[in-house]
Amino acid sequence: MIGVPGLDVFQRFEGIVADAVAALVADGTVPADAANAAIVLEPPRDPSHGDLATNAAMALAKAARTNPRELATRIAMGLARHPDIATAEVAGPGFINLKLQPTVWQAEISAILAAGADYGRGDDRHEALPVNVEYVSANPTGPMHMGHCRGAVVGDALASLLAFAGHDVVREYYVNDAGGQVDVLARSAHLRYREALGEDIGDVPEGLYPGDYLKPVGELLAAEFGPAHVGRPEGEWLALFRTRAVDAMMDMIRADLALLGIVHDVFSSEAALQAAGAPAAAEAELRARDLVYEGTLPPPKGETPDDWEPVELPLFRSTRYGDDIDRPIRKSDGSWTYFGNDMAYHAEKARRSSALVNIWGADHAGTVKRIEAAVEALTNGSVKLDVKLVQMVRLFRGGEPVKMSKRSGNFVTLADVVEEVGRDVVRFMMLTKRPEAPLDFDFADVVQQSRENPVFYVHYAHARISSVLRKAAGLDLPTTAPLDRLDDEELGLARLAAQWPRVVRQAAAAREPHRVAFYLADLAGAFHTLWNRGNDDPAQRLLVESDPGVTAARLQLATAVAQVIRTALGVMGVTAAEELR
RNA sequence: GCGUCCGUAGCUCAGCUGGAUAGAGCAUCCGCCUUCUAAGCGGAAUGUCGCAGGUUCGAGUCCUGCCGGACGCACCA
Repeated sequence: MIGVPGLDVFQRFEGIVADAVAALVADGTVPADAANAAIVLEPPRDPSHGDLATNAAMALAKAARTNPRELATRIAMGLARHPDIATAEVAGPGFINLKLQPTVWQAEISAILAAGADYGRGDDRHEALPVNVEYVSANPTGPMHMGHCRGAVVGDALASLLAFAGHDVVREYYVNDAGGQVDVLARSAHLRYREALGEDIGDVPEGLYPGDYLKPVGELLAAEFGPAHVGRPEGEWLALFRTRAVDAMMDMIRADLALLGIVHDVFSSEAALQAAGAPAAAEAELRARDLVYEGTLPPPKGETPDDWEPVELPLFRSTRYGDDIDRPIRKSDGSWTYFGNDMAYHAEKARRSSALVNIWGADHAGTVKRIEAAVEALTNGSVKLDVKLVQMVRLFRGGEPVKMSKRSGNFVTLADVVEEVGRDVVRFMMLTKRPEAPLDFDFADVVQQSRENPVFYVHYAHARISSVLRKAAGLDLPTTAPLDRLDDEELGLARLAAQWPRVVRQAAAAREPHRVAFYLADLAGAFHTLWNRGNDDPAQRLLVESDPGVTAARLQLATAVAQVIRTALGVMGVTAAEELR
């Protein structure tokens, strides 16, 4: 039996290498405490080096007090005896290159088909509590625009990736419904409310939200309350209008997110947390440990404002945890700062999570240290917070920048973009670059049907396979496909497909969902290359009517590739196309 | 001034937590397509990995210092 259930090719051979190392420990060649050295088994960059390569000898040579090539020779001799290993050769400074038997890759095709959509699914479920991924968390003051889009997709894909890798995952949205801008929202809604009751409000005053999206909110409020809140002092209606307006905005945001297929599990309210006394409790705990004190902030560096005055405030000693200055948790009027609430929120979140991941816009980079400091202090280091910063998306149309003006409310909304190019394109494109680098998004490019558009290229591969399988449905093929009829290039494609479980593990460990997109582009490219062999030589096509055996084998390979493409796209939240139009 | 991120082929970007001769697409050059699988295909050429030190068997990757760019820098959110 070649396959071991639950383990992919790489894990199996990691075990085999570990066994070979253990044998050297047993006979005294390698000291026991060196056996946990950083031994890596990976596919070599250069395929001519074989299927797998390990640095085991180089990693162990120092402890074994021999030279790497000598040690590599001994390890390779042991490995070469394994029935699944065709050759084990020492190369370069002490690499061991393994060429596996073709049966290994043939068996992996069968393993992919047997596992189906579960191929590559991990079993990392060893934490007692879920991993919490907080993303989007846009202020509930308006519709989603493109500025939110990238973080939304990256966060959602990361959550899916972690779930597929075997973690329990909670997708969370932090609703900033307690700050001053929510008051602005409430006043803006009140204005629209008066408008809905027939008043001529003229231009929306400076400092209020001008967008038309508040008109329906005003109408709802008018229908519900009639004129009861007209001409009354703000104190009488502000809290009510705040609640109603936030609810309406969150409904709108949820609807926008649904267009991308994003659904959060938990919405945490800043106001509710504050009302429940969470920040006060966090402050009390920190004060008891002398981590909050009354102090004065230094004037801001750079350009010091003219009206700067030193004020004594309760400060959290974030400098103890690597921050540059200590941070105020309450304002001089005694109310909570954003950070004061946020630290309490993260403490609460940490109590129900094994790890925290935040997806933030890069404009919040300056606040990362303080919140990491707070989490470390309030959890005594037991829960790690990993803040992923996502850079901006620059919009273009045929190479020309799309103009946006936030002040006039003239921004490109998420809904507009999804309507124009489609959800799959948006989601895929947001993952075609490392999140920490700015991304250019061109409306013209992303719908182009050509090699250089990765969305199209991946979809096209899947559609080609689907098309061939439809065509093959009427053929009389052997029930057991002779996978030994596949040649080296075909097995090379199988080898790439077999890397999917490893991609999942590594992308999840690094928390980098974009790696899935790059892997898919590679896999699709390899498939297209194979497909194109049939242009010159019909005998190399997937369907060879005169040869049912080889046809069956190639169709199994193609089916396996399509399965991996579907699964990987699924992790990205993208549907696989059966055909292109 | 300080912090975070970025700097890799002409362009757009990967680079698997330190591995071998640094990769892909586009553009360029050469060759192929009277569509049974060309919304193209095959091949070639392309590098001071921003600069300079350091760490070690080994650095695009880690550390330090510079240079250039983006973002941020009050009790805002």
